[in-house]
Amino acid sequence: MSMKTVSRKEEIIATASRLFKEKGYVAVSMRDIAQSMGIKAASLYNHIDGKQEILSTLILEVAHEFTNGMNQVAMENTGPIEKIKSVIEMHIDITVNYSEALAALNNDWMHLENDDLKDFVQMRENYEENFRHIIKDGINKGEIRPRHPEVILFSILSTLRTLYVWYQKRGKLDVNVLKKDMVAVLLKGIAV
Amino acid sequence: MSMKTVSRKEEIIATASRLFKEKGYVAVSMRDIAQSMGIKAASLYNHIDGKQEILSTLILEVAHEFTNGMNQVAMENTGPIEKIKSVIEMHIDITVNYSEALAALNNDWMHLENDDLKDFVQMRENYEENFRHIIKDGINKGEIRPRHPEVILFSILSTLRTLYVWYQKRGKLDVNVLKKDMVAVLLKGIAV
DNA sequence: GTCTATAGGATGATAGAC
DNA sequence: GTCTATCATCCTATAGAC
Repeated sequence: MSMKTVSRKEEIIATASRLFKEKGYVAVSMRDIAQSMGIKAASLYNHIDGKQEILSTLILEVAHEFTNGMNQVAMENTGPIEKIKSVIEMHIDITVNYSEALAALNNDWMHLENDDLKDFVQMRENYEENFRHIIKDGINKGEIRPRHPEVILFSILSTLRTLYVWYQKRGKLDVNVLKKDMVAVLLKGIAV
Repeated sequence: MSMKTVSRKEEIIATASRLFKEKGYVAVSMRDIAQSMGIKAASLYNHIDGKQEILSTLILEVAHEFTNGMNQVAMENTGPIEKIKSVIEMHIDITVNYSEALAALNNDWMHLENDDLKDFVQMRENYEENFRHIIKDGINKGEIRPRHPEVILFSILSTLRTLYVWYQKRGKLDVNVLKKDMVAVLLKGIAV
C-alpha cells in the first residue's frame, strides 16, 4: 500500500492551476507560481520546459477526458434523452475531479500554441458535433422539442461549462443532488 | 440632422473591446490597441488616463445596463414566470447591443482595481440576489418547480452570460427567434 | 534541486518636439 | 493630436555555482 507520489512537476501544475483560476494565464508570472511553492522561479525550469508546457499539460489532459467521455456516450446503445443525461452526468463528474483546471480550459485555451492549439480546437469541435448529432437525432425521433438545435446545444453546454465556477462558490453541493436537479432543470425546464 | 460623432476616446474603447475579446485584457498591450488604430501608443494617452480606464469604462457601462434592467424587471407588476421571461429578453437585448464589451465583462472583471472592482462585484451580487428572489418567489407560488434555487439560478444565468460567444459565432440568429426559443428552452426544457 | 545573477525583450507610461 | 525617445519595471528563460 503506497501513498500516491506527487512529482514536483505535478505540484507545479496544480499550483499554477489555482493561480490561473484567479487571474488568468497571462497575468500569472513564473515568479508568482514559484513564490506560491516557496521556491525561486529559476528552479521551476528544472521540472518543466516553460510556462507554455504548464498550460498545455493542464488543458489537454482535461480536454482528452471530455473527448473520451463524449465518445463513450456516443457509442451507448440508448436513446437521445438518455445520452444527454449521460453527457450531463459525465460533465459533472469531470467538473468535480478537475475543478481547478477548468478555468484555464475555459478561459485560456486561446493562449495555447501551434499543435496544442490546433488539437484543442479540433477536440472541441468534435465534442460539439457529437452533442449536436444527439440533439438532432432526438428532435427527429420526437423525443426532444423542435426548437433551434443550436439554441438547445448552446444552452446546455453553457450551463455545463460554467459549472466549475458555481460548484466551488456554493460550498460544494452534494454531487448526486446536483446531478439529479441539473438533469431535471435542463431536460424538463423550470416552469410547472 | 447630425451623424453621431464618435470621439477618439470612444474609438479607443471600441478598438480595445475587440482586441480584449480575442486575447483578454492582460494579453493586449497599449501598442496593440494603437496599432489597430493606425497610431502610436503614446498618442493614446492624450485621450485616456491609462489602460485601466479603458477596462473600467468598458465594463462598468454594461454593468450599469444590467443593473438598471434588472431593477426595472424587479419592479414590474407581474408574476415570477413573466419576470424571468423579461430578464431573459433584457439579457438578449443587452447582448446584442454590447456584444463586443461582454467578453471583458465576463472574463476580465477581476483586473478592475479599487472602487471599480468593488462597485462591479457589488452590482453583480445585487443582480444575482434580485434574480434569486424572483426564483424563490416563483417556487413559493407554485409557478416554478421545487428544484434547488441555486441550480435554477446558475443554469439560466450561465446560459445568458455566455450568449455573446454564440450569438457572434452562429452568424447572428434573428433576435426574435432567439428570444422565443431561448425562453421556451429555459422555461419548458427540451424533453417532450 | 535550488540558488544568484543576468540576458534579452516587452510593457505601461511620461517628456517634450512639432 | 501625434510623434520620437526614453524610463523604470516586469517578464520568460538561461548559465553556472553550490
